[in-house]
Amino acid sequence: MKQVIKQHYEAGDDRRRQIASAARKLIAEKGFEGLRTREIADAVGINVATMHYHVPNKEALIVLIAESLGEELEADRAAMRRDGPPLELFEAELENYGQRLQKRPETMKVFSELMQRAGRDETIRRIMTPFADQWHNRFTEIFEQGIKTGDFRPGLNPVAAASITMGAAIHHRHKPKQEFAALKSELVNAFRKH
Amino acid sequence: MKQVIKQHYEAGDDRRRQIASAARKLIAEKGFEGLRTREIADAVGINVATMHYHVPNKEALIVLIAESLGEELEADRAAMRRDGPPLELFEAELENYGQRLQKRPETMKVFSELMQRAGRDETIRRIMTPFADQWHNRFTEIFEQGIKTGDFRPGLNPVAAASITMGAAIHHRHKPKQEFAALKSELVNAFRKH
DNA sequence: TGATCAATCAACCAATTGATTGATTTCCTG
DNA sequence: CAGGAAATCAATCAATTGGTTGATTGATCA
Repeated sequence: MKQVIKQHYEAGDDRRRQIASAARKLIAEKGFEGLRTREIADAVGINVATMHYHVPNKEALIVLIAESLGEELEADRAAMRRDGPPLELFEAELENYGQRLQKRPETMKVFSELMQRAGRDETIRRIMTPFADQWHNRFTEIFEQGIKTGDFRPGLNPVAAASITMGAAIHHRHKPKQEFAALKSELVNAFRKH
Repeated sequence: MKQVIKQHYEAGDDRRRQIASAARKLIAEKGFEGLRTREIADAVGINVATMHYHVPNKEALIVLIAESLGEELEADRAAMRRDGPPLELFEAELENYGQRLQKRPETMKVFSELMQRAGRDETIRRIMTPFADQWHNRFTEIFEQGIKTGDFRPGLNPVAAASITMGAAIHHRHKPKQEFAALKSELVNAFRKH
C-alpha cells in the first residue's frame, strides 16, 4: 500500500488543458528558456511521469502550448464584429487588443515568446504564422476598405500600415497600461484622412 | 610535455572581444536559450576553462555581450548627423536603421533577445534600457522639433509617435529586406503634415 | 637568463533536466 | 462486481551543462 491518501484522477483532456495553462503561466514568468517540465508538473500538482504520460515530450508540450494559445486567439477573433465603418473597425481591433493586454497580459507575453521561437523552430512556425498572418490580413483588409470609403488617407499602403500597427501594438506590451490610449489615438491619426 | 603544437597566446582584452563576438553570433542563430559556454569556446577555438578565465561565469558573459552590443549602437549613434530639417533627420534615422538591418542583421536579433531577457533580468535591464530610451528619446526629440518647424502634423504626440516608429522598426526585423522602403515611406506619411 | 605572471588546457565535478520503468491505484463498462 | 483501461507515482537514468582544479606553456622584464 503506497497510496494512503485518496488521489483524484483527471480525464486526459482536462489534464492536458491544465498542463497547457500551467505551462503558459510559467512561460509568461520566466520565458521559454526558463520552462522546466518539473515546474509544470508541480504547478499542476502531479508527478513528472504523469505529465509525460499526457504530453510525451517537450516538443509535444510546446505544440500543445501553441495550440492552446491559438484557440484563445481564434475565439477572440471570432467574437469581433466585422461590419461597420472601417475606421470604427480599426479602433475596435485596437481597443480589443488593449483590453486583452490589460485583462490577460500573460497571453501576449506567451505570444511573443512563441513568435520569437518560431524564427528558429519549424514546428512552432507552422502553428504560429497563420495567426500572425490572420491578424495582419485583418488590418490590411480594414485599411483597403477604409481607403475606398474615404475613412483612411488615399495613397495609404495597406500592408505597410498593417505592419506598423502590429509592430506598435506588440511593442507596447512592455509599457504601462494607461499609455495605450495615447498610442491608439496616434495610430488612428497616422492613417485616417485629415 | 603536454603541448607539442605551439599555441598562440592572445591578450586578455582581445580574447574578451573574440568571446563577445562569438557569443553574439550564437545568440543570433539559436537565441538566448540555446547559448552554451562550450559552443562559444569552440567557436573561438579555446578551451572552456580558458573561456572561464576571461569571463568567470555566464552572468558576466551576458553582461559582456550587452556591453559589446551597447558599444556598437553607441558608435553608430555618435556617427549620425544631428542637424537639418526634422523630417530629413527622421528619414535619416530610419534609413540608418534599414542599413544596419541589411548589413548587420545579427545586431538587431541580439538586441531583441537582450531586450526580451531584460524583462526578467535586472542586470541586463540596467544595461539595455538606456539604449532603448536613448533611441526613443531621439525620435521624440525629432518629432518635437518637427512640430515646431511644421514638418510634422500639429497635435502629433511625440512620445506615442516615437513608440510607433520603434515598434514598427523592431517588428520589421523578421521580414524581407525590400519591404523596408515601403515601411519607411509609410511612417513618414503617418506623421508628416499633409 | 631566470623568475614571475598571464594564458591555456585536459580532466573532472556537481547540479540540472528531460525522459523512462515498473509497480500501484482509480475509473469505467459489460 | 470483475477485469481491463486509464491515470498516477516513486525511483532511477543518461545526457547536458556551468563551472573548477591543478598542472603546463608562453610572454615579459629586470
